[in-house]
Amino acid sequence: MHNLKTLGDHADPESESTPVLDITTAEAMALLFKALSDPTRVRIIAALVEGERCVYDLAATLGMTHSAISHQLQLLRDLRVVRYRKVGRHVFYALDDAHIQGLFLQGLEHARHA
Amino acid sequence: MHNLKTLGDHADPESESTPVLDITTAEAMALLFKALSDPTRVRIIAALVEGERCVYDLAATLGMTHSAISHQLQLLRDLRVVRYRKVGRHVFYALDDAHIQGLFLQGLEHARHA
DNA sequence: CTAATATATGAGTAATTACTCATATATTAG
DNA sequence: CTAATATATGAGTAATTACTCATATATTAG
Repeated sequence: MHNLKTLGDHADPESESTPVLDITTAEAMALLFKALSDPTRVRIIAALVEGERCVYDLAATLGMTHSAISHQLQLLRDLRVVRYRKVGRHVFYALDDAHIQGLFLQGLEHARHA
Repeated sequence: MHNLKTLGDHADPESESTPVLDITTAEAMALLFKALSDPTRVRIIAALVEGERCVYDLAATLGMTHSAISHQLQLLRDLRVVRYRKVGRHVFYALDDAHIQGLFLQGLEHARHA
């Protein structure tokens, strides 16, 4: 199904010099998964899967302070997992792409029966 | 495609008492993603996607100490992401289920063009 | 038996993290 | 204008983490 050859060329299995996955890509992947590695962020993303939410609503829904939510949103923003849109004094956040939702749903499915 | 209603019942949108995703499930998901939220663990999993590996080979491939790899493998074992099998004085690790590989590949695809 | 090898693990530590608290900024209401 | 509201953000902190180093255990070689 998937062509794993793209993970790294193992033409010479004796050579230790060919890493399985280059470190830069591994770091990028780790950052992506870090977005989903905290319960608060998972819950924020769960809320955003249903649609745009402002900070106020997210804080109310999760029962957390606006500050805590805002800090986590900054992190998610830095990781390019969410985008935002200002409307008056509200800032509406949304998932940045379908990949995130796909990972979220796949993780949810795993967690449901594990 | 996906029925998002299963994320939580929003029959009464006014009620803040219905969380989007229950905290226990969010925590389970966060733990799963935590397995992939560190570059070393991503690289270990990348190696295991290609097949069983013993600690010695993983350490050599990643260019890290056996101790560091062993500690990370213990964490991955606790998270039920890998299983192991003893053969003589070697311990061979492998991915525990296809879900992990699916998440890994999806994350890789995201990282490749982001 | 002893020596070498592969792995596991506890203690220690520097770096990271997920908050709280205080304060700043921007928008709207009056 | 002032007051209220929504959000952002820096500093501080307790908890977590990803290692290193030392040591323990188990297996194989001789």
